[in-house]
Amino acid sequence: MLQDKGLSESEEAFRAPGPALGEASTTNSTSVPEPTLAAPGLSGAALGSPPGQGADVAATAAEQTIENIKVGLHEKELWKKFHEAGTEMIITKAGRRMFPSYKVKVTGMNPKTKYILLIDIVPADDHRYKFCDNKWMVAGKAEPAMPGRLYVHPDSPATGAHWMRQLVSFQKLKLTNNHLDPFGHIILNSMHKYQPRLHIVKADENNAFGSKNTAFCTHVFPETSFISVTSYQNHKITQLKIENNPFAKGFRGSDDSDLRVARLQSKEYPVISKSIMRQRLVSSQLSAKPDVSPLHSAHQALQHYQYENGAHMQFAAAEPQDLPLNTFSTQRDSSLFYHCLKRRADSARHLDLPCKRSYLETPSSVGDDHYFRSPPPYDQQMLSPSYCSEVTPREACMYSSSGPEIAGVSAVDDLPPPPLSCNMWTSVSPYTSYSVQTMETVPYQPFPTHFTTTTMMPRLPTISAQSAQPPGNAHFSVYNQLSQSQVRERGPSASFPRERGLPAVCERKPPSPHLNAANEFLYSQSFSLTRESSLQYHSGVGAVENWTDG
DNA sequence: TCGACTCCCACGTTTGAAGGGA
DNA sequence: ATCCCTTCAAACGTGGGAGTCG
Repeated sequence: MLQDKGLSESEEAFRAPGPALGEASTTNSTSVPEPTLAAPGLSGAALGSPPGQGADVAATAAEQTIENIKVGLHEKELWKKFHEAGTEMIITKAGRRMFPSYKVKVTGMNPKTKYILLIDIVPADDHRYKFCDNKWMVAGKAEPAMPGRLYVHPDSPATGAHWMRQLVSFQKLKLTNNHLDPFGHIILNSMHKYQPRLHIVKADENNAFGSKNTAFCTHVFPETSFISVTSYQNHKITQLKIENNPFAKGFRGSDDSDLRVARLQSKEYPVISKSIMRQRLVSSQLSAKPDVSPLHSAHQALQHYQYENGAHMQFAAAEPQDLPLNTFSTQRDSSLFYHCLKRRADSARHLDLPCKRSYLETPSSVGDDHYFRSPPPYDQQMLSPSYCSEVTPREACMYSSSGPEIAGVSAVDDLPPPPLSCNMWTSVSPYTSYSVQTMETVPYQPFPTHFTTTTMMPRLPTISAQSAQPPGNAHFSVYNQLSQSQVRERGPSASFPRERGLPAVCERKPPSPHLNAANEFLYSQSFSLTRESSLQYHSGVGAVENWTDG
């Protein structure tokens, strides 16, 4: 069915111009320490196949699959070029694509197992930066993190064969600085450093979402970290973008761009842009790599993806200091940070989850509604309560996010989660009632991870404007991307419901069934973050009890 | 005053509809 | 009627410049 979707984004990647590195070059970046993939301290039992338990074959296969998955960064050399100069990504109110775009080559998947591939972008540290003297310098403490969103690959869920067949491109991912962004783009703060992360979530319809076999892994490529800007600061980056981005071809040529400007301004002489002037003024310093001050030491953390039944999935958020996310000072070997966790049954609840049904029932299709709310950045997630929403299969949701208030709080696990207030996005019918329930957060225990059960969560309606939410509440949302043209057509009220001071109930186009399935899968999860010892990668086991398959 | 940001511009690329021919 | 190919216009993505804002 995936073949019927026409040109997928991953297929587009093959057509995309630009230097494409061979498989061999990307293989290095995968460099997942395979021998250690079994996760230090993680026994076979922890992986969900304890001897004597009669673990089914599917479970074993799933575990092997998730552990064997390798991800290679496409155009790694290009990323390195940018990284060495200090990658900057433009963020605009309307949303701007990343360049280089995030493309990966995935191998080691079970060809028949379905996976959801998604990206989130988390702060690399808690600093705000400024470009001074041709280098990035810390300019203070970071502003409150934007509501985290996830970008789910539009092909999701798809079989491993599909993902492995070709490059997986996230080139349509867009970044914005609009806090009220109605398009589902990933919201970032300007002049902050971020680290994209790739998550691969197993979504095998044989056992349905949330089954005991569900697992996921996280891949981080340090060279993809960047500083978000509203206009390029480093002329080196500008030139790299112009040279490598086909959309910027109009600016190519050493003098053409200036000459073009001159023509535009009806001048007979080239106009030296500010960036070029700045570049020339500091050209003598260019040989020296930008040196970012030592980054703030934060704690490596885990994000707990929790299912409705309380089981956890945990995404490891590497501490910048521990992981080479701070990449502007030295050209480090881009080791891959790999986090692999699984869930297994550990409780006795029996749930008939709508998400499972919808996933199994909905056909495959491609939609652009692939933005999800991602977990809040590292330490801000520590106090995040978990919740789920009462969403129907066709309802796109955006949850409120955790806010700055929770950042840096240490005794997170002992604090009750704050109340949650939600509004919702809906494409079919608006919710008439909200159900809010808090969920106890289970303290993270140092690796080897283990999953703990929590209270069952009802599904919550979702909110469209995070700003209306008390910070520190819900911290995971699913967002169906609405095309900008659609928003334009629907007018500003639909685009910015919060500006009208309304509960932000917006009409949205019906999400694709595929994405709905993915949404539901992710709806049922929530994120929280707890402290974790410094680890570059690890795997764990999630406990989900009494999932009913089929 | 200054830096960050927004808006608009022109250019190039991408996309998909429309049309024609086999 | 179907398929394939070409053409072309609209949409989209891009960095730069001017203006705005705090």
